[in-house]
Amino acid sequence: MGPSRPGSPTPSPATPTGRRSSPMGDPYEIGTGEHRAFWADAAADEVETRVGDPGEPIVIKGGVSPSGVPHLGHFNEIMRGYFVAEALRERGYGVRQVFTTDDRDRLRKLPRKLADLEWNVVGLGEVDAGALGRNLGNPYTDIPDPFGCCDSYGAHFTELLRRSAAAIGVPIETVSNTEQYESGGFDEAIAHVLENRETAREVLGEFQNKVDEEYVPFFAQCSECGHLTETITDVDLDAETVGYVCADVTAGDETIEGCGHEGTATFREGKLPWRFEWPAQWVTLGVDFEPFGKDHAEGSWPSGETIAREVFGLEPPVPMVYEWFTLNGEALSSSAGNLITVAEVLELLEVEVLRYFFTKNPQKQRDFDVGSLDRLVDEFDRFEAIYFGDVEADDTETELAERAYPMVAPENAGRDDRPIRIPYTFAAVLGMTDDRDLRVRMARRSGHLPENAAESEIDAALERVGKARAWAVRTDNAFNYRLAETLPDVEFDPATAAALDELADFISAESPDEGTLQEEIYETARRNDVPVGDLFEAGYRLFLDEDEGPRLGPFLAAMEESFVVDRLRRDR
RNA sequence: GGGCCGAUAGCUCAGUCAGGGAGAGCAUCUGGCUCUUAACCAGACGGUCGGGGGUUCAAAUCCCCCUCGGCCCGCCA
Repeated sequence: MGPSRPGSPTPSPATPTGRRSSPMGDPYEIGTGEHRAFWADAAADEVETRVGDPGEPIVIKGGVSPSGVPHLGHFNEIMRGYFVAEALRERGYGVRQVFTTDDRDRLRKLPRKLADLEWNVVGLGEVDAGALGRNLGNPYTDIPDPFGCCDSYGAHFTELLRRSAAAIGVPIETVSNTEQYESGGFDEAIAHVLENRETAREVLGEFQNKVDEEYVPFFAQCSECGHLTETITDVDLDAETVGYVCADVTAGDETIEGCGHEGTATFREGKLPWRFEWPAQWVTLGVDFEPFGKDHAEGSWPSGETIAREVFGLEPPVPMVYEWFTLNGEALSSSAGNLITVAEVLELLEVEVLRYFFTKNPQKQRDFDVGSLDRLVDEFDRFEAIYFGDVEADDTETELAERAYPMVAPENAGRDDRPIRIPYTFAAVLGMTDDRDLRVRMARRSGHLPENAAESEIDAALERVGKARAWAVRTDNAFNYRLAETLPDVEFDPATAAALDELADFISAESPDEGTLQEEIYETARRNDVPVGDLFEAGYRLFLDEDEGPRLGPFLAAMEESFVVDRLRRDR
């Protein structure tokens, strides 16, 4: 389905198969031809058809404006490209994954939340908001870092992006737009656009009504106030300069006032408008594949690919649209402050689980529901188990696991042994105590740790406990409980008290295994005429100060016997 | 108003590109494990495939219309 553009004279005709043929690249059409279990292979198929010089590496690009705290949504730009890059590398191609930071863009509004380099998220009020406000309209790289640690506002948030890419284990080359402009990397593209500004006007005019005779596709930076102005009065191609007036600029609902200065700027002292800047990046970086969000699918992409062809004479990269994520059902937004950073996510999940999240079909909107993360982790565990052949699955699931797992967890793929995975909710249960030995005993008794597991394997498996515990605390769900270190304030009726004492005596005398102990709880309750449920509840109250908990027999059997006995007797 | 993406079991989703059997996991229920307690095993229940129309011997799948959620069609990016 080719995106039709306003003013397009010929609607795409239907082909006999029902699909429309179109000279335009369809950013929703990821891959044609044979069926692929993994979307990244379908995209890679498409990229392969446009490979030129086999000696040159394939270039896959993503990019964002460093406008605020990088959040989960931004990782589409990295992970979607990453999986396609890996699919191509696996086929023997050299691939560069570059990431452009659009840091010469204007700061248009103040974000509600910022974060320092350690990912501590703070409100706007905790930094010098006034200093930021005075910089509205200026390029991100010209604004002082509100935290004072990086060269600029743009550099600060670019650094956070770089760190989160590293945290998720994806090697990317970041390319700063500002540096590209300053070093002259865009000179040729700018000269080309300005030289052909008649064509540029015509082409952009097909997509945007406001393009008039005066329109010049370049913004100059005012030498007096630093604002980017759109009012270009003169173009000197030989000198590679433009004349400008620093006029008011409308950005969204706000008007950014210009200072009125009239001056001259070089091509390195300004920027291309986005609709031209994007194709200019393709030209200068030789981009072959680029994923982008649905917001670009109907506006930027059709104009971009047309500009690429008709202004730059360039075959645009293979496009791919991804749908947006929501967070707990709400739109993600840096500026509104509804966000979760990768650092936060990685406190709750192993990195391979997060990477797995991105193997799902990019064309479906997905909710990242923190409350249901256990389901995501369970799904990953199954995915992994299918890869290792430990569970049966249908062909589609099996193909996907075989293909994608090595890209999700390359350090585990191909190993004879596989990582031990404690189910996430059970790991949350283990989070009730910080005692490693107790965790190990409980996990063993529940069958989640093989008896012969090596210490290093156990340590690796227990890493999930801290994350699951963080999840239980963050969501304050049913798994958020702790082993009561001291005796909770409790009172029991005489029958229950007697039953608890008997149970203590039994454990002291018999040192029962978990099954025997579980059975004895029932027996003790019946002997003392206490409803079974009441005795269980008394147990949970004593040890967890909760009404419910994990299976009591294995739980008590796993703990140090003298402690259990004393606690049942309400001694400590 | 026009264009685009999505909607499949209670929940999370696969299957749609290539038309033919309504699927998986979880949850629930039942049974089992000397046992109501976040473990484990077995089985069962569960669907107008968002709605309607069309094409076809046959439609979740192709075509048209509609509903709902999201995006784009000003500027900016």
